[in-house]
Amino acid sequence: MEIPSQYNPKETEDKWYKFWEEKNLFSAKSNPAKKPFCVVIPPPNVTGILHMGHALNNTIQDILIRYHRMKGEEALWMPGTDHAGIATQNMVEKALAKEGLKRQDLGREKLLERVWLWKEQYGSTIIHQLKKLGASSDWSRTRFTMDEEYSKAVVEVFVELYEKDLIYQGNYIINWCPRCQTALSDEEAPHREIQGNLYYLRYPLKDVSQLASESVCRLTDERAKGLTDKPANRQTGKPANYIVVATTRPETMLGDTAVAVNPKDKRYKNLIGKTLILPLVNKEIKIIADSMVDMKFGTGAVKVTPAHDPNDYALGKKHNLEFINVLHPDGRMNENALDYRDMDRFEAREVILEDLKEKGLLEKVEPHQLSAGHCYRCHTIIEPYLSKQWFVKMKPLSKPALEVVKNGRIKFYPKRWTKVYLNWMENIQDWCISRQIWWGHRLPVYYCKNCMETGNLNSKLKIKKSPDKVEIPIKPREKLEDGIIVSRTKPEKCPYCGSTDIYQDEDVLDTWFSSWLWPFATFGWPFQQSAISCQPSAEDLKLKAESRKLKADLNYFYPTSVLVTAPEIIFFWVARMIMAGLEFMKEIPFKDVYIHGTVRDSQGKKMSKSLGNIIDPLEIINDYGTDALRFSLISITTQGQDVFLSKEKFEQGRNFANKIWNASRFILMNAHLENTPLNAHLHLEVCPLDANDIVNRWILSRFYSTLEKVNKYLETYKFNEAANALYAFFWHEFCDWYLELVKPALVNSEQLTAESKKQKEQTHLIMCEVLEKFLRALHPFMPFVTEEIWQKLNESQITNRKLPASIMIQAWPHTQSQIIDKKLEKQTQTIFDVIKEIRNLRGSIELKAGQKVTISLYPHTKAKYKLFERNTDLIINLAKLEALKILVSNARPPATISAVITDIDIYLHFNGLLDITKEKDKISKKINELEKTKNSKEQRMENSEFVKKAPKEIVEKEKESILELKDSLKRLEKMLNELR
RNA sequence: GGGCGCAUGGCUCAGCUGGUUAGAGCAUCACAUUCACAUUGUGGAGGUCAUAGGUUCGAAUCCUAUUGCGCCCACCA
Repeated sequence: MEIPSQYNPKETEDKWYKFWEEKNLFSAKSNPAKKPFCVVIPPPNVTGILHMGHALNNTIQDILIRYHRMKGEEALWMPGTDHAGIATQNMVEKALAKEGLKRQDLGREKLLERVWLWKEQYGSTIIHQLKKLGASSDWSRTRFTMDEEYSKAVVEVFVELYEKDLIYQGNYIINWCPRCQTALSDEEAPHREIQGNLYYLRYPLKDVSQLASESVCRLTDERAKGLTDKPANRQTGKPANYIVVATTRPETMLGDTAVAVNPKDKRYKNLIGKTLILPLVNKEIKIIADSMVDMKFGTGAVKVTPAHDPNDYALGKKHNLEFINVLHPDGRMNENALDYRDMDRFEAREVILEDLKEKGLLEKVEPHQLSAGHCYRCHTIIEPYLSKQWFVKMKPLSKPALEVVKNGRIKFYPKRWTKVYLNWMENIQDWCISRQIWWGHRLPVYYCKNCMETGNLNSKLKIKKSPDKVEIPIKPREKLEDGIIVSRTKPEKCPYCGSTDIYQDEDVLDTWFSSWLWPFATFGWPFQQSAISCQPSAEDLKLKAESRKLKADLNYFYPTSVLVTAPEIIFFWVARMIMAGLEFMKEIPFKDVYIHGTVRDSQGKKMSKSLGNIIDPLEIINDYGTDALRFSLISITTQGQDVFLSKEKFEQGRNFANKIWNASRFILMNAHLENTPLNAHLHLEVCPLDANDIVNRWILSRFYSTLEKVNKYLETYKFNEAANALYAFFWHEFCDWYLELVKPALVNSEQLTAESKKQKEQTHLIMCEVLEKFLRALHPFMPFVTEEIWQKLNESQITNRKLPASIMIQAWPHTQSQIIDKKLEKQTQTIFDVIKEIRNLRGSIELKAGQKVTISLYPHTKAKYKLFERNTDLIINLAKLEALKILVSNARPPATISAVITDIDIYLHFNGLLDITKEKDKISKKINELEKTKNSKEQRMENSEFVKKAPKEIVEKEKESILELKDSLKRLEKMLNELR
């Protein structure tokens, strides 16, 4: 068999991926004979391109899916993409901008056409990239959140929630992005620290006779010190005729309708209820008292702008203040801003400050760190903005969602995220779900123009539910305005007045309002409403059958098994899915939530395009191969810890793939594969537990030890541990020791005795079996290289070729705990130690390459004597010896021969020249080391508390260890003497 | 202001419920090449486990405080 000496991922990956797809190996369907295992993908943005976060996220999911599939479960990985409202629309708008067009130039319909076109063009990019990654999703089920079917679920949920009185419309302060010109939810407007200023503004009192108290004027005077501005009463010392307020957004003062102070604040007590003249606007505003005001901050007096600040909004409601909006939706000042009209908000700020300064009304400016909301899509500073939006009442939904996590029905891995989740859920706020963009699910809300105009409402009226024209009553809801119709389909005429002049709400829903249904809407929920038609058409029947199938799948796979995602998405998505699942399915959406870390660059910075620190997974795949990408990513991802990446990290994965390749190459070229059926359990027959075949028994024991660990780690989501266990086993045990040990026997073409012939056969079998089982255990991590080699093994089969076509549908190796033999492993380790020591010795005397020497061993126990005697050949081969003599321990080494010592308690003599000083140093160093350990252990034993309180086996172990140390020391010292 | 995470050899990190002579990968140094693999092999050097207390017979591991770094949440104008 011709096999190149380097693994070439490019030649294998696409080939096998195509093969898997053609054989339909990714598909899964409801199958009561098997245990279901299901993962739904966190749908990437439809216009997204694969980044390292995706690579990590999807590799983990693929490992889980492949592992469970091999374990014989019906493993479904549900794929799909998210329409990503704002993000996608922004993208298309950007493209339009290049043509010099704005969305308004096109209009809604045309823009949506463009977005769909865009989606057609780029929507499958991310899917192709996931395939490059080796993702074994059931692509036949690929869903998109704007699919017709999926959209039905969104509408259904909106209507249901509305009918349950969990959705309402209202005027509230929301996060407004002036650039995207839409409302955002709190989660979409994360706060970032920015360096700003605290501006102290003077608001004059209307009536000079209503002077501020002395304490206030003293306060203001003091604050006036050191200011550029001319302080009002500095020389005179007369009481000030103004009050000072502090603000970070001076431009909002145009919308002020009060100034608030704390009723307990002595400084302002006599001013409560007095009137101020709002500067620049020249309007009268009152001084009101509210305990919400923090006396310690600023001057203790706060300007109240009910239309532009959530706190002020609350004050405004409470004290019946006027709400004055001073901003256009695009962030420019509006007509209420008088002279500042049409200026940008930040420009207006500067001009207003100038004008105030001129009038002597700007007292001072202090640098001030503040945190402001930023749009999570375009990073513009958001504006708290009063507008009419739609909200979901979250409290009722959160209750059961808290419960299922508290009682452990849903578990977070790592555990600490539980607290984060609970904390958010306990303090949950209503969710603003309407967005003023065009790309998304339009609200199923309709208005009757006639009713809206005439205010005609009769709460006893009914709403029509087309197309089957079944009338269902709606509850009267006094807080809603006249003429609102919430319906699954567009009503033909107004149920209130019969008018046909009906139009739909312009807004679309928050993207997450569709994503939160993902775990069940992807299965087709709420399913085709059975048509009332008496004579169903063929099309109807087909739909019905399809619907039944989907229903069965939902039944079978829901609740899904585990959700794999990143921490930043817990609130956006995870929490909301739990609420939606419980509300609409009456069941949790998944049992486990595995939260992996964020991928960062080697400086710890989040990877982002703007920082230019992206490592492109596709580039890594191109340079190192997919398996290398996957393996390296996984092996450095400790549970829940952020991942720090640099390109070099992928070399480890590439090297590992190559190592596997070459070890397999060696086996394929040297072993007799025709008689070694894959997927069989031969080891017990050919290598019984009592066989005098330490090497084969050892590698089997080590393999099954490793397998047990891998199982344990995979079950507990410790992917890096599992990957590293496989790595260490294969490289450092299977290749470094096992293959080296068996190599001479395999390659040796000399005439063999019957026994050694048998031994050789045995080795062939074990070697292949271990390799093949190892490949299977590694397959979820490195699907391509394992498949490639497995297929080569399969090809060389003669006896048993009825195997399933791919390693990915082989059974996961069964554990064989009876084969694990710790005592044997220890014995083998002793042999390895001797070999290492002899190699060391060769190094220390600077033997020429290939120069052969003879070594004498003086083991001081019978067991070891036997062990070495039986494995003389191994030692000779690996230590490259001329000959090895095993002598009884009390046979005194000839004084003329130089001696070296090992870590273990074995005397070792050597027939060459040694640098005596060097050897003596080495021995002395060792003696010191052991002496130190011995002393500390002895001290421990002298401590009566230790002997009394520590567990017996620990004490015993210590005792034994001291004896051994003493023994070793004795021999070392003797040797040191003999070297003189 | 609250919460969380992280500080272990030059770098990046493992070390799970306390008992090791504290491990790995990379980097480094020495040696090795007609050998499955230089994307290799063998060996060496390199650590008072951030600091200070405490619990314990015993602490890198548990507790408390401190320092530094990072992240998340919150309506201080």
